[in-house]
Amino acid sequence: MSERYADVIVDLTAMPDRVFRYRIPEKLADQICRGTCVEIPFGRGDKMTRGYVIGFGDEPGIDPAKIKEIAAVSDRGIAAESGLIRLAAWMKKTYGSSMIQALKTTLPVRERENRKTEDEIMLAVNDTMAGEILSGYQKKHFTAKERLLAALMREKRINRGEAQKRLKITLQTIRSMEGEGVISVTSSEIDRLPSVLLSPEGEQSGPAVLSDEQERARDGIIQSFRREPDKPCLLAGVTGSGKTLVYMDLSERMLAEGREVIVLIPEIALSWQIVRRFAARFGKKIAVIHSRMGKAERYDEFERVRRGEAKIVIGPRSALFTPFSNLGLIIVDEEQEGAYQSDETPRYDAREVAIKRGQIENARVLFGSATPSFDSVHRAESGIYRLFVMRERYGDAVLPDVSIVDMRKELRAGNTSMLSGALKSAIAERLERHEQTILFLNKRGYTSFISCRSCGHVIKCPHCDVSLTAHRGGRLICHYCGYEQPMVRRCPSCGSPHISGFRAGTEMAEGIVKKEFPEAEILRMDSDTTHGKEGHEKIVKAFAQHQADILIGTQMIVKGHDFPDVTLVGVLLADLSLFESDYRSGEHTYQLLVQAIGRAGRGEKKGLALIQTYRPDEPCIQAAARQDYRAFYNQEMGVRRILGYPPCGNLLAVHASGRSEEKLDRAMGFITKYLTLIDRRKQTRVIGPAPETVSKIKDYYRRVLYIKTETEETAVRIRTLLEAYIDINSGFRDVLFSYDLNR
DNA sequence: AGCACGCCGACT
DNA sequence: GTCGGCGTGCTC
Repeated sequence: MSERYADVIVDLTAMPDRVFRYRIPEKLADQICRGTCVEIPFGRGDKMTRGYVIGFGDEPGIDPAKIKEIAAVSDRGIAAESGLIRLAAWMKKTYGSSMIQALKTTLPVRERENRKTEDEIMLAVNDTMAGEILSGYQKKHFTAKERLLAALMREKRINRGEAQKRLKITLQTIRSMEGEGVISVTSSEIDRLPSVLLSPEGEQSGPAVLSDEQERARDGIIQSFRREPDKPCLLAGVTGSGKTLVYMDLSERMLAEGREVIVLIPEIALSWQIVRRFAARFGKKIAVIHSRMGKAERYDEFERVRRGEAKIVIGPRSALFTPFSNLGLIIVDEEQEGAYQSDETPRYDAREVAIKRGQIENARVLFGSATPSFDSVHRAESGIYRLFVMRERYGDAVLPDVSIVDMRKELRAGNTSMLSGALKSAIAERLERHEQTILFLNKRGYTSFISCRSCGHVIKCPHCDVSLTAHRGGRLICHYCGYEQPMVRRCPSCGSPHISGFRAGTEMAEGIVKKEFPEAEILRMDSDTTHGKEGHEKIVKAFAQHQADILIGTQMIVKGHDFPDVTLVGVLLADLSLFESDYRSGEHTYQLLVQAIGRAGRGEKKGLALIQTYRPDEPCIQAAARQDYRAFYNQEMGVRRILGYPPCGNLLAVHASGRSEEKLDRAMGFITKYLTLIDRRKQTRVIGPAPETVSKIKDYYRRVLYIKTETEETAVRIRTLLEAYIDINSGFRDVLFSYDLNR
C-alpha cells in the first residue's frame, strides 16, 4: 500500500459523514483498508474516537501540520468487506441515513462492551454450619438473611436477580452475608453457545426425503436461479407443507459448492423449530444469532464465521450482515413479517437489503411464506420475483375444517359471553377426548376502536378507510388524516345503542374459560406471562408435553409451533386485528387467521378451527376460512388500486417528533405548505398531518403525514427535497424526522 | 459530541 | 474591573 493518508469518517452523529484525513503509521499500513474501523485522536482534546476508513490519498490535502496519525485499528479481526461497504452506501441512498449510520449497521465491530454476566449465589459453608447460622438469624430476627439462607439450603444455588425479586432481598443483605462468609457470589457468563447447539436434545431433523411437490418446487427454484440469478424466488407453501425441508435441501447444495447461506427468521423466540431442525441436520456448521445478543456476542458468532467454522447463519434481520466471503444464498422465512423492518436509522427493509446484497455478492435470494405479503405477490405478478407454490401438507396431515361463528347471532340469542355455544361444546368435546385446544386472541397493537355489538359496524374515517380510535375526552380521531368527530351514542348503521370500544385481554379470557371449564388445566401466554427469554419456551414446552388442556394467548402462540395433540383452534374475536389503524389490517388479519387455523390438526387427527366474529362477511375472514388467498388478494387489491395504497401506489410517511407540541405543529405546517409549493404538477396527495397512533412517547409528541404518489421516483424525489428543506431551515431545529416509504 | 472563543450582563 | 452565562464554530 503506497498511500500514506487515509480518509476517515468520524463516528459522531453531530457531524455525519464529514471526512478527515489522517496519516497512516508504518506499522498499521498492512492492516488498513477501506472499511477498517480505526481509533483516531480527534478534536482539541485529542479525544479517542472511532472512525471508518473510506478511502486513501497520497497528499495531505490540507496544512500538513494539522494532520494527526491513526492511533490503532479497533478491530483486526474482520477483513475489509467491500461488499458490505457497497451495501452500506446503497442503504444510505435508499433509506436516507448518513454513511456512518449505514456502516455501523452493516459492518461488524468488536465492542469493548462488558460481557453479559449473571451472579450466582451459593452456600459457602456446609449444611450443619448453615443450620446453626440459620437459627442464629432467627434469634436475631434477621428475616431477610433467614429467607435467603433457608432458600439456599433448599436450592443450592440461586440467581442473584431472582433472589432479590422473589425473596425480596436487597443487595446490602447479600453483600453482608458474603462478608460474613456464609455465602459466595460468583458471576458467570450466560449462554455462550446457543443452547440448541449445546444440546441437540434428540431433535430429529424430520424426514430428509422430499415429497413430489417439494421436489418440484426445489427443482424449479434451482432452475430459476440458474437462468436468472438476480431474480428472487418466492416460495408460497401452506402451513405444514414443509418449506423448511426445501430450505435445508437448497442450503446443502450451496455448502457442497463451497458457498455460505444466510437464513433470516422474523424472531428467534418464534422460530425455534426451524433453528432446531437446521441444527440437527447441520450441527456446528450453523451459527445462531438472536436479537437479545449484545454486539460482543454477535461478534463472537461472526468470529466463528470468519474462522470458517460456521457456514450457515440463522438469525433475525441483523444476521443479514454476516461477513461471509462467498455467500451463495439468502433465505428469508415468513417474509411477510413486520420484524424485517428496522425501526432505527437506517430504517431498512431486510427483504430489500437481502436482494441488494445478493446482487452485490452474486448470491441468490429466496423468500418463503405461508401467507406472502401482497407486496411480494404483486412483485411476483409483475415478474420481479419468480413464484412457486406448495399446496399440500407434508405427510398425512390435512388442513382442518373451518367454520365461522357469527357472534351477532349469539348476542341475539342472549349469549353475551365471549365463548359461543359452538366453541363451548367443541372445547368440552376435546376435554373428553383428551385432546388439546388453542384459544387465540388476535389483538394487534393497542388501539381501541369503536364497534357495534349488534351489527358489527365499525366507526371508520370517511376519508381513509381506517378505523377511528377513541381518545380521552370522548373524541374519535383518524390517525392517518387527523379527521375528528365526537363519540357516537348510537350505531350510525343500525341505530343500536350497544356500541362501544372493545376491551378484551387474554387474562379476562382465561378467567371466563376457567369458570366455564373448572376441571381443565389452562396455560396463558402473552407478553405478561413470558418474562425472560425462557418464559416463552417453558410454556410452549409444557403445552407440547400435554401438561395443559387449553392454551390461551396472543400472536405468539400461532407462530411456528407444532402441537400434535391440538385438534381445536378457537379464534375468540377475529375482528380485533381487523381494525388496527393501518391500511393493511385486512392483510394482517388474513395472515393471523391462516396461521392460527394451521395450528389445528398437525398430527394424524383431523383438526377443527372456529372463528368467532361480529363481521362474518368480511372478505379477509371469509377467505381465511376457505384458505383462499387468491380470492382475498384480488378483492383487496381492487380496494388498494382505488385508494392508491401500496403496492398499487406509493405511500411516503413523514414521522416527526418533538418535545414542544407547538413547535411540532408549526413544523408540520411548514412542511404541508412546502409540499404544495413543490408540487405544481399535482403528482402527490398529502394526507394529514395527524397525531401518530401513539401520539406521545416519553414526553415527545408525535405527528405523521402521508404523501401518496404514483411513482416511486416521485416519492424518493420528494423525500430528498424535504430532507434538504428541513436541513437548511432553522425552524425545524427541535423536531426529529424520519421517513418510511411503502411500509 | 466536546471544547474554545467571544460577547454581554451582574457582581466583589 | 472580573466572573460566568451560553450562542457560534471547529475538529484532519
